[in-house]
Amino acid sequence: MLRSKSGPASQVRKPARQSVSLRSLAEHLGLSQAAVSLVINRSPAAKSIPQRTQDLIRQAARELNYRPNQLARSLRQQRSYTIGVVVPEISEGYAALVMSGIEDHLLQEGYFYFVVSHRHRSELIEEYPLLLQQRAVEGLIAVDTAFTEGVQVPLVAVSGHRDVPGVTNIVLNHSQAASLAVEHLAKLGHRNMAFIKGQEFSSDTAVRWESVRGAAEVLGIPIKENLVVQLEGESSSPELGYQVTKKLLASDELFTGLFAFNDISAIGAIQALREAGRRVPEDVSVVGFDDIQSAAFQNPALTTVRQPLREMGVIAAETLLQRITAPPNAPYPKEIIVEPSLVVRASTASAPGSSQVS
Amino acid sequence: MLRSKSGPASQVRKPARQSVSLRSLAEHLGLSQAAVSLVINRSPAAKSIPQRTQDLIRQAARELNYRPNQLARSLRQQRSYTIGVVVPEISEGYAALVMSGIEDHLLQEGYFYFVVSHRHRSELIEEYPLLLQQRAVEGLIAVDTAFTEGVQVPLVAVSGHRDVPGVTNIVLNHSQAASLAVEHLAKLGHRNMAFIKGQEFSSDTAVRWESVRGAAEVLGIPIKENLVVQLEGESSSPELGYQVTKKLLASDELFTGLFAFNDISAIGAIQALREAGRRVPEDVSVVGFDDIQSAAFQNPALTTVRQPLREMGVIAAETLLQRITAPPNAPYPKEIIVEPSLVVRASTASAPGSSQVS
DNA sequence: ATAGCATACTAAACCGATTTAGTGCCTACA
DNA sequence: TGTAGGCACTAAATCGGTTTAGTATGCTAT
Repeated sequence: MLRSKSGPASQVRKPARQSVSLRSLAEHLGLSQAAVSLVINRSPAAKSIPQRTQDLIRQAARELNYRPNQLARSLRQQRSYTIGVVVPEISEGYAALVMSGIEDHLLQEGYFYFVVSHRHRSELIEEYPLLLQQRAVEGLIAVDTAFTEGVQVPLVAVSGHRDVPGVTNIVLNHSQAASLAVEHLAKLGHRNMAFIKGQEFSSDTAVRWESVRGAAEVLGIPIKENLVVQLEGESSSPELGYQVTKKLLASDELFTGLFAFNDISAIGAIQALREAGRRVPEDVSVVGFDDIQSAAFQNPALTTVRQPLREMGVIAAETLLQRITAPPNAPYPKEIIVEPSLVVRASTASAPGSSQVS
Repeated sequence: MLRSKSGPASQVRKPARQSVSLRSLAEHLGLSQAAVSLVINRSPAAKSIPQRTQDLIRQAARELNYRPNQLARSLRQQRSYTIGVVVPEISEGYAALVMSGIEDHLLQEGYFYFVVSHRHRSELIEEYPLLLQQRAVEGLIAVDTAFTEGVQVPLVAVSGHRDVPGVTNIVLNHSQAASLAVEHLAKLGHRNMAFIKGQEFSSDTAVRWESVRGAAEVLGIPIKENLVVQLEGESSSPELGYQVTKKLLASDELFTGLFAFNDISAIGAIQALREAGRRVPEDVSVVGFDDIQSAAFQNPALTTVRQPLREMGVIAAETLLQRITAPPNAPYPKEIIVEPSLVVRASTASAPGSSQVS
């Protein structure tokens, strides 16, 4: 029984797996696939093909709406023009802003990217780089995530890694960041400062805390043991900051300034302070960190140390693409430092009873 | 001049394009690629291969750390296990939450996804679906984005499309949403309500406004022309809501309740009200829409109509995968309706001078 | 007359898998 | 003794492109 290859139009049943392939286009033109491919890709090898033929080919491609299959192309060329981005959680302001920067640059350069979020589950942190590499990504960007091994492609880390060979770290100038905040509070006359440290698992926690101690020492600000608390738990809600601030308030130690690990916890802290009858900024000044979108929308608007997150994303993407296109053994930057800035809004003011201005 | 293919180990220069391929693994085992492939994929055709050989194959695969190249696999199988997600802007709370839901389900099912954001630029809205299909995505999810044509794969739209054949719409029950808000305000004794409509380009604007009118009519609440304003501009900052609320305040018409198009504009509105000396919620009650993360972090915490964004993402992903695996001509849902809920927080209270309680 | 060269292409290998159709060999049964 | 069937595999086609090495033709220069 013969099945006609092209039945009556009314019964066509082929699933049109690929509308137009190079093969069908070449057949349509009565040329070889090679010729068509060379012309379409404007390969230098096409120089011997006369303009007239080239025009014909390009016109046919346009008319039939030919679009080369990237899978096939990637396989042959060993270039996927794809990278992988690993974040702790997409719906968090921090990662979202970095990703926005990454995307900007990547798509502009013709790359696409896969995103995966691990939510701090270590088996996923292990597995994802491998899965991404199976999908032939040409490089990885890790946001606030430390890989231990198994990465064979260029890797750029946005605040997360330290000293792993093969990794380019995009890091904030932490000591500058700490100075900005502590100095700002000090200049406003605050001498009794409380601090909220980050969670143990956060890669920024240790460095930042060291920087804060350093900055405080330089300015002659004492750090009192019972005015230092640490966030706990993996969620990213203000609740965490709220809890630890309650602890701060429970201690008898007085404070008029508070430097939080991030904006989210600062928001929770303000809530706790207010509930305890302490006004912000009249009684207590609060400084956040990151400058996420909603920092500006708070009431009072949050004074915070701004990380240029979007820009960090752009830099990460740029650096990664450079490393991808560079020869395999070319040197690469181990660290790129970006500068924080202080965004003064309404959550900080002169210390009570202080005559300091500025 | 001969270039030796495998020089001295100290000078090996091959870029190790693929650590272990099926070919090298098969050679190592002294078997054919076919045999190895069948065993590794647990294909039913491998039933005639004795257990001993299978064990050998699997062990070698593990030892050599063999991981099949997905590009090659996808090409052959015509299944990429990849989908495309198109959003207006990644760093926005709305899209980020939907994506978080999408990701949850997709990765669990072994799919990866590409994200692209178009920022309302129409040439990108046209181009991205095509580029994604070139990359062999098996389906698309459009968040708050309407495609006109050129989509040949299953498409699920999260709040954005209407009545396009081939599209499954995930939509909010808008009339219920409007009722929840208007009824809440009415029960608190508000009769003079102001409204902020969405931007012209937002796909939800028209339906929602119709629903609001309907709800108001049912409750006998008059809608006054000069208490209705419309957001303008493409940014997604509270500034937009701030501006139009200024306009509202400039009119002489009195109002004690305000229903904003989304949380972001509600936040801006509160700012404007406060600057004009109107307290929230004592003088004016404000209801937002969406329940983005920072809605709860506001001061006062925002009363809002919650869209189950994360869940909508999950449903979108589920529906899309079902459509992908269903036979080509199978029926599919044209619309899936999700229910909003009212989240009462601190930005709404009884109308001034009203004895109503709730 | 013929080598040399440019022109206009094409054949075929290749990327790294999957998958179908066989191919020998051995055993069991008629 | 012939053959049917099971076992243990393999050869080769295929997915849809890219790319290298050729080939056939015509023209020019010697």
